[in-house]
Formats: sequence, structure tokens, C-alpha cells
Amino acid sequence: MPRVRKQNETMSIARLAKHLGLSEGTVSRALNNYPDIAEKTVARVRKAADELGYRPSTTARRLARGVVETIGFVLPARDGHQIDPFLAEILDGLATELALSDWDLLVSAVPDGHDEVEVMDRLIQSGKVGGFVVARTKRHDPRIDFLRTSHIPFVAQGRTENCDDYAWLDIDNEKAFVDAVNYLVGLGHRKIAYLGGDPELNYAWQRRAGYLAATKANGCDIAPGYMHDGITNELAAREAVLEILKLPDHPTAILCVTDAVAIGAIHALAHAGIDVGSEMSVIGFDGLPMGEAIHPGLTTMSQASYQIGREVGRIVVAQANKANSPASVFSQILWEASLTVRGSANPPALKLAANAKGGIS
Amino acid sequence: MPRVRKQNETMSIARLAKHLGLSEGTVSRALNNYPDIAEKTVARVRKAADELGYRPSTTARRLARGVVETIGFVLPARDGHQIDPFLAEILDGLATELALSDWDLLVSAVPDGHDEVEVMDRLIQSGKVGGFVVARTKRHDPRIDFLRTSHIPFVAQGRTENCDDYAWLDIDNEKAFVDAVNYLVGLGHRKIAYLGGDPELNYAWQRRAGYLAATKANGCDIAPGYMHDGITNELAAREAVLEILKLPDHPTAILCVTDAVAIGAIHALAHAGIDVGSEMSVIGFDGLPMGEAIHPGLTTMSQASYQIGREVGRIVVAQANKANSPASVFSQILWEASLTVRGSANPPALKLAANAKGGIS
DNA sequence: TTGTAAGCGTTATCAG
DNA sequence: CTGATAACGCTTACAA
Repeated sequence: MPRVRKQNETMSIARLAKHLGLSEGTVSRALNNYPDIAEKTVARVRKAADELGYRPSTTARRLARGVVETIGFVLPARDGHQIDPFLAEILDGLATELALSDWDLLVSAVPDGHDEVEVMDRLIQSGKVGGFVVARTKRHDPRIDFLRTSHIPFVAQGRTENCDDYAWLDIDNEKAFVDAVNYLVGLGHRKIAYLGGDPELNYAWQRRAGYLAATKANGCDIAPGYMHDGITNELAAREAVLEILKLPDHPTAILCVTDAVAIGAIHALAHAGIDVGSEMSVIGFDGLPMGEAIHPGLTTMSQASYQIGREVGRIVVAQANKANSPASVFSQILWEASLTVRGSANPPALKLAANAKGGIS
Repeated sequence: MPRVRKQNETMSIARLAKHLGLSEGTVSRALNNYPDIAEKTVARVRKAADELGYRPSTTARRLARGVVETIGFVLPARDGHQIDPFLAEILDGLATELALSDWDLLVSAVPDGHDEVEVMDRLIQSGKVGGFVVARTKRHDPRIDFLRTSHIPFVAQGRTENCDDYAWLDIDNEKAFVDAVNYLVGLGHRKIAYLGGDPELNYAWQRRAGYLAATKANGCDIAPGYMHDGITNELAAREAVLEILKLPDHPTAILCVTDAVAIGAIHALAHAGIDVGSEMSVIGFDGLPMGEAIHPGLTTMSQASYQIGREVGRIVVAQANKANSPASVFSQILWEASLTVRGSANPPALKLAANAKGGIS
């Protein structure tokens, strides 16, 4: 014997077969819906399996079948700021969808001194995952480049610049920000500032592009100091707002790359004594629940992150299941964000009304 | 041949052995640091393995060794509200620590119509995980009861009422809220309201207990309408605050079970025209980054959620590794939360100063 | 110090 | 319709 094992407790197919007086092969086929087993036998096997609490060993099954029904997800390297709520929602949706398809979700972090591609490569080479989901894509993303070459199914949440030859699900960020600008212009705003994120991240780049395109199309000019890039959290938002308030020619509205940034901006404005929603309008992006709880409520472009996670999970499993198709065609899905109107964005004219009402200054 | 397999691409130990002119057994032992292989051979094998990019198949290894180096984590059933930031941080820390120990993290959701224990049971029975981490414990937690019986290593983040016979890491929630009340009393507050969470959740129960004990010890009485339970998000916090403001005898401070609740409360107060930090003090619990960005900054009891995740990971792996110890002794660790002072809590006397400064009303 | 071979629990081919 | 049996890739007791 190669080793002392607690075989006595584990219910294996061998024990089940012996118990039934059948061969292992027959039991296996009965349990796996093979068409060539007698109805009666199938029923008998099923019943016994249930009663004895038999569950096939995933490990053995993997080895025999040569497939791994597990999707890998590598958490973005921890660059100081924690997992954002958007990612958490995606993960939740992804886990839910995979559970429904009986796939597993393997979540991995990137240890210091390593990089994401390295981690992904190990996961693939050691046979731990049979597919990947990649989130928060960069404009040029080494992870995508890597996955392209490793012939493993994967889906990106968010595109890259070149994105013809793989599956992705993205929000139409550019259109969303065009819509947001148009909405502000429709309210009467012409001087619109922008708090943008890391331009390496494709979503930030796309939103920035939407802002630029729409302001131009509407003939709003972007005064110096109106555009701030690299705002990735609430604190950076505060600082940027302070700079904006120092400008001789104030904007009347601030468009923010995310809700987190918008919330930071709102607080900074409130702190500076500016009445948000009247003296200054603010619009965010994400649709976080917190946007509903603050005052004024955050007007924002909402995306259904949980649903995105679910859909991405659906796609990656589908892709893995039809890995045999010759001319592989990739799901490439663009969803639209929708405007959620609350109190933080209003016509600039309200400012006068508010001042009048205040009656003091 | 049982099946057409793409054996040509996969670098197996067999190919490696053949390439080296050695037996598979020798190669395996060389790679696994067995003491009985010649130095020279070990070096040769290592080199070849590196060059040929050999990575042992985790699946085959699992089957042969009979151990699964994977920790399961079941996301709390999605009861409307999304994954809270605290959980996300824990996950991040857990994933990081496990990656360092070469363990994997399997994250699963609970499909509708199933329960968490069911999901955990399946994961164990099918051999997908070799341990568990359980978060957000309830006072009486069926997951813990289940894991106690299934002889698999696990660690709880948070205790249950009976918690002698398993490993856990918890924050001393009761002490934290005693400290918070003492701090408020030290500032001069006597009328302290409380926004509490779901009392089924042990942390909420413990914090509540701390509030009750400390107010009593300090002789502060809790007027009717001062205590609100079941406040689990920002919106509920708003409503509770509105009720509190209707009370004939206002409290001067509100202690909140979480930062999310505190932030909701602060916004509701601001909305009602109450100046937070002077007319009303607010204290939260968690130490979320957002607490730093709002105005006034949130005074809160901070816990290091990422570190908690890491430590929990460390413990569960350690426990799995010494599964042979006879008199199993469990790590039971209590960490303290630390007070982070910002602007949202001040002496009630400031109210007068603020009014004076305002100069108008 | 190394080779041999059994075994982990399942699936799948091929006879019967 | 069912039973043998090889194979998946690796580990490990034992023999050499």
C-alpha cells in the first residue's frame, strides 16, 4: 500500500459499485446520463448514490476528463487603494452565475514582486483554471495579450484598444459621458469641469473622450484648469476641487469619472461652503447605493455591475463549452449606462434663486 | 487509447523523465526535495524542469496525495444589499495570504433557493476545498455548527456565542463601543443615541452590548427612541435620524454600528440643517477610507480589515498543516479597534460657539 | 541513490 | 445493455 488513507469514510464509486453489484463503469455511465444504460439500472444507481451520499471526486473527474471547470479571477494588484465596490459587485455576480452553471471561481491575489500575468500563467500551467475573467482593462493590457496566446477561454469586462479577436462585455463609456455632458448643457451649463481617472485604464480614457467630444460638439470651451486626470479616490477629488475653486472663472458643473470621486467632490464643495446642486452641479458614474444616501443625492450614470458580472460569467462558460467551434466567434457586448437623476445636478440659474432665498449676502 | 488527448503540448512528468533518462519516481522526488536523491541529479532535474517549463498538474497531485490546498469562502447570500467594503477587504487580504502559502481561494455564491450550509457541504463532499473561512458570524451560526461536525479545518472571522471549540479571529466589539461611549462622555456628552445593525449578527450584538454597558456605567440614561436596531444601510440610517430629530429631548451624539450607517446619518443630519460635529456628534465603526473624505471627517473605531483577512488566512493554513496534532488547540484571537479622531465628534459645548460664530440666527 | 509498480477515483473504449 | 480495462499525471512504499 502506498499510503495510509482514510478510505473507510470516503464514498467512492468503487464502493458504490460493489454495494450495487455492478461494475464501476456502469455506475459512472448511469450517473452521467449515458443513453445506453437500462432505465431500471439508472434508477437503482441514482437511488443508492443518493442514499449513500455519493459525490464524485472533482479531482479524479478532472484528471480523467482532462477539463477544469474553474474560472480564474486575479484581483488587481493592491496599489494602496482597496477593492472598489464596482469590482466587488462584479465578483458577486460572477460567483453567482458560475455557481448556477456548476463552475467554480478561483480568486487569486498578486504577491509583491510578481505581476498579474505571471500569476495567471501559473494558474493555467498548473491546471488550476480552465478560463479567465479579466476586469478593469487598460488601454493596452498585457493580460489580454497574454491570454490571446494561451489558448484558454476568457472574457474581458471592458475592452482594450484592439479588441476584435476576443470576447468582452463593456459599458459604452464614451456615449455615457456624451450623454452626461448633453444633459448638463441641456440644463444650461456651458462651463463644465472634469475629474478624470487613470488614463491608462480604458474606461477612464473612454469617459474622458466622451467629455472632450461632447463639450466640443456643444461649443463649450474647456478653460485651463478644468480638466484633472489621475483622480482615483475621494481624497484626490477633494484636492482637485480646491484647485478648481481657485480658478478665476469657475465652472458651474463638474463631471466625475466615478461616484467615489463625485462623492469626494461633493464633500469638498460642501466644506468650501458651496451649495451643491445649485451653485455647482456634480455628476458621477457607477450608481453606487451611497449616491442615494448623501445629500444632495448624486446624479449619476448607472451601470448594473452585478448584472455585468453575471453576464460575463455566462459568456465565459458558454465559450468554454463550445471550445470546438471552428471559426470561433466572440461575444462582444456593449451595454449602455443610464442616467439616474437626483439632486446634485440642476440648472445653473438656481444659484440666483438660492442666493435670493438666502437673503443675506 | 481511451481518448484523443493533446498530450503533445502538455509537459508531463513522464516526458520530463524520458527526456532526462530517469524514472518518473526519481524526477518526482528530486522536485519535491526528497533527501535521498543525489545533489547532482536534483540540479539536473531542476534545470530541465525549468527549461521545459514543467509545472506539476495540481489535479494529479491532489489525487495522489489526497489533500486539497484550497480554502473555500461562501459569499453571504445576497439579501439585496451588495458586498460591503469590509468583506471585500477581508477577501483581498485572504487571497493575498493564501497566494503566499501557495493555497488557493475558491469563492462561491449561494444560488437562490439554496442555503450556505448546503453549498459548503457540496464543496467539501466533492473534494473542492480542504478548509473554510467563514465571515460575518451570527450569534448562533449554522455554518459553524456544520463545520464543527465536518472534520475540516476552518477559521471564523468573528465569534459566535459558543466559541470554545474552534478557531476564530474577532475584534473586541464590545470594548470598542465601551471606548466609544467613554470617549463621548469624556467630551461631555450624556445623551447618546445608538443606530444598531441586525442583532442576529454577532458583531452588531456585541457593539450593542458595549453601548448598553458603557452608558449604564456612566449613568447616561437611554431615553425612549434613542436606540434603533436593524439599521443596515445608509437609507435606513437616514430614516432613523429623522425619527431621532423628532424626539422632544434630542441626543447630542449618535453612535453608529458601522461607518456606512454613520455616513448615512451624517448626510441626513446635514440635510436637516444640523451642523455635524458641533450640534450633533457622530461616531462610526470600520475605518473606511470614505470616512476621511467626507465633511466633517468621520470619527470612528477603525479595524484593519485587510490585515484581518491576512491573519485569518494564515491561521487556516497553519491549522490545515498541523492537522495531525492530537490535542487540537485552536487559535482564538481578539484584536482591538482603535479610535480614529476626526471632526464628527466634539464636545457638545461647541454648539454655542458655532451659533455665536454664525452670528445670524 | 535510483527504478519499479501500485494506487488515488474517475471516465471512456472496446468486447461481449 | 454491461463488464473489463487502460488511461489521466503524479506520489510513494519497497525492492534493487
